[in-house]
Amino acid sequence: MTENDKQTEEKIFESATDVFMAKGMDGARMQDIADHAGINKSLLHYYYRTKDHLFNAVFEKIAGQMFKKFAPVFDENLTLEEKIRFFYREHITFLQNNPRLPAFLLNELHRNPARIKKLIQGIDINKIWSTLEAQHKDDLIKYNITRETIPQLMTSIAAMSVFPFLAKPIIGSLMEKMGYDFDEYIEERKKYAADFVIKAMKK
Amino acid sequence: MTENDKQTEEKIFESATDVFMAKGMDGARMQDIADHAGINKSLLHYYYRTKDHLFNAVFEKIAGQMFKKFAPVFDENLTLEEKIRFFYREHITFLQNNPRLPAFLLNELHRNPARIKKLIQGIDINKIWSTLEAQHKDDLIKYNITRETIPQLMTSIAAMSVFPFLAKPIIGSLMEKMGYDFDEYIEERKKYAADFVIKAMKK
DNA sequence: GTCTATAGAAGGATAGAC
DNA sequence: GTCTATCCTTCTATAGAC
Repeated sequence: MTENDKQTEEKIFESATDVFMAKGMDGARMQDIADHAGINKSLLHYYYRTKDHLFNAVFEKIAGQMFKKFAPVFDENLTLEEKIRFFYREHITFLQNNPRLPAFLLNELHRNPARIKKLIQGIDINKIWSTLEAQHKDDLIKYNITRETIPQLMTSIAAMSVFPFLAKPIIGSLMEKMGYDFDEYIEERKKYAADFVIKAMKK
Repeated sequence: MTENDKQTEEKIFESATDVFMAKGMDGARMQDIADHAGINKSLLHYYYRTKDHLFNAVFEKIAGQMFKKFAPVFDENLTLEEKIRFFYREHITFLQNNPRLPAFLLNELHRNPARIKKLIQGIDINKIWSTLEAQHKDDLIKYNITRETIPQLMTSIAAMSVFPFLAKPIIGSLMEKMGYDFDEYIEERKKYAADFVIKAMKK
C-alpha cells in the first residue's frame, strides 16, 4: 500500500465516520461522503465495495472506543470512591471529545439488534464483579452492594455521564433558553456526578 | 368524515407510528406502512399527501405524550420526596408501555435539530422553578438546591428513568448474559431510582 | 374512497477510459 | 488509483379507472 493509498483510504474513512455519525446508516448518502472527502463517489466502492462494508468498518471502530474507557477503572490501585471519581473525569472527558458517539451507537443498535452480541462478547461482567469483590470487600459491605443490586447501580453510574449527551438536543436547548451554558454544565458534571453517586450509595 | 374514513385514517396513523418508531424517518418505507395497515400504498398519499406530512403527524403526537407526564408532578399537594417517588412510579410505568419512545424522539431530534424549538416552546422552566420554590422553600434549603444546581439535579432525575430505555439494547443483552430479567429490573427501578436520588440530594 | 399502473427521482453500484 | 458515464434498483408520488 502506497502512501497515497493510505491518504485516500483514511480520508474516506474519516469522512464516512462524520457523515454516518451525523445522519445514521439510513440517512447517510454515498455522495455526501464522497463530497466530504473531496473525491469521486466511485472511489468509495473501490476501497470499501459497498455502503454496508464502509458502515461496518466505521461502526466497529466507534464501538470499540466506547467500551475501552470502562476497563482501566478496574485495574487501578484505588479506593471505590476514587475509582468513581476517576471514571467520571475520564469518561466525560472522552464524551466531550466524542459527543455524538453514544447517540449514534445506541441508535444503530436499536435498528440492528444483531450487532449487539458481537459488541458485548468481550465484556465479562462476572469477571468485573469478581475483581470488584476481591478489591473492595469492605466497601461493598459499607455501601450495601450485592450481586442483586449491581445492575441498578451500574446503569445508574453510566446514566449520569451518558444521558446528558444522549439528550443534548433537549437539554442544550432548555439551558440556552434559561441562560445556562451546556459545555460548562458538562464540565461541572465530572464532579457533580461523582458526588451524587457516592452520596446515593451510602447506607 | 364518514365512519369508514376515520377507520382507515386511524389505521394508517397507527401503522405509521409503529413503523416510524421501529425504523426512524429515514429507514421507514411507505410500502411497509401500507402493508402494516393492510391497505394500498396510494391511500397513504390520499390521506397525508407526503411521507413528510405523515411523519410530522406521528412525531407531534409522540412528542406531546412524552412531556405531559412531567407536568402533574408540580400540581400535587405533596412533599418533595413524595413527588419524586410519584414521578418515578408514573414515568417508568409510562415508559414500560412506550419503551421505544425516548430513543425515537431523541434520534429524530439529533437528525433534525430544527424541531426542538417548537417542542420545548411550551415548557417554561423558570415557571416550574418558581412553583417549586414557592411550594418547597424548606426542602430546597434542606437539600441545598439552588438555581445553579437545578440543571444538574433535573437531568440526573430524568437520566435515572430514561437511560435504561435508551440503552436497552446493551443493558438488556448484558443482563440476559448474566441471568437477570430486564422487565424485573425496570419494575424494581421505580423504587430504586427514587431512593437513589433522595439519598443523593441529602447534604 | 380504494385500487392498478406507472411516472419520475434518487441513490447504490459498475464498466471502462485514462 | 481516479475519473466520467451509466446502469439498475428502490422508493416516493401521481394519474386514472372503478
